[in-house]
Amino acid sequence: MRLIQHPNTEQISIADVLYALGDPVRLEIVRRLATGGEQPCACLCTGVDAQIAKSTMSHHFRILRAAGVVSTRKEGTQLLNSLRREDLDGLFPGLLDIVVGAAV
Amino acid sequence: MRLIQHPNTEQISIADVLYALGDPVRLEIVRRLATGGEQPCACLCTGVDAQIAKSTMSHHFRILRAAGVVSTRKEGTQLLNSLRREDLDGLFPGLLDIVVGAAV
DNA sequence: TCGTTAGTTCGATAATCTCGAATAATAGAA
DNA sequence: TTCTATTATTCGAGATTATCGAACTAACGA
Repeated sequence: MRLIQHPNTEQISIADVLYALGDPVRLEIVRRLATGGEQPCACLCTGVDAQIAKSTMSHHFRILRAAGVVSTRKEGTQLLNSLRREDLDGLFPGLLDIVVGAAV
Repeated sequence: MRLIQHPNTEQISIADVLYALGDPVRLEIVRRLATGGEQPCACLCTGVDAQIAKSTMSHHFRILRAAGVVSTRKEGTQLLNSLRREDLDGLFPGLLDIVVGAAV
């Protein structure tokens, strides 16, 4: 299992963030993290959209991490994900609120 | 040449808009329309990113239209594109400002 | 009518997404 | 320790989607 890479704040670009948000599954993940706080991947797999393979979810999380939208830390056998709210609010004030607050 | 289809305001979804914005070429188009106003496709093709085929640009415009981000009207031999700012500002206040204002 | 201009559509190749199976890492029980 | 269960990643293959050049459509003007 490779080390998890997160960009630091100044490496986060609006283009990457928008790309990461531009997928229904990833958008739902972000919404859940925004309202439910830190959660493991498994928890976010269930019921996002019918049924999505674990490997596919892993792919989505990688993109969210690479874009700087989500931060992941290891705890036991699971990875706990959380929104990088401070970073994103600092860089793009209001963006998360719009994305999370809007109707689907 | 098929008729151009635009969704009406209540059909615009945040997911579709984010998907449309989640591409570097389309993001640049939106930025140019935001600052430069109504422009034909040809004008937006030049210098967006090295050199992009007309057919590819046509594809990007179709996605921008379908998402409700861009409105297109015919004038002579060319199509004039403009941002649907009123609709988007009404649905997702602040989103365009963030997207356009942020550093690339 | 003919040629020019502006975009779209079509068909093929390249890149990306999705899935199941196999793998790695950790925790807990035998 | 060793075995088993849990969690998530990586790998390989098939399905989607993006990009390109070429051909086509529509509108304009000589």
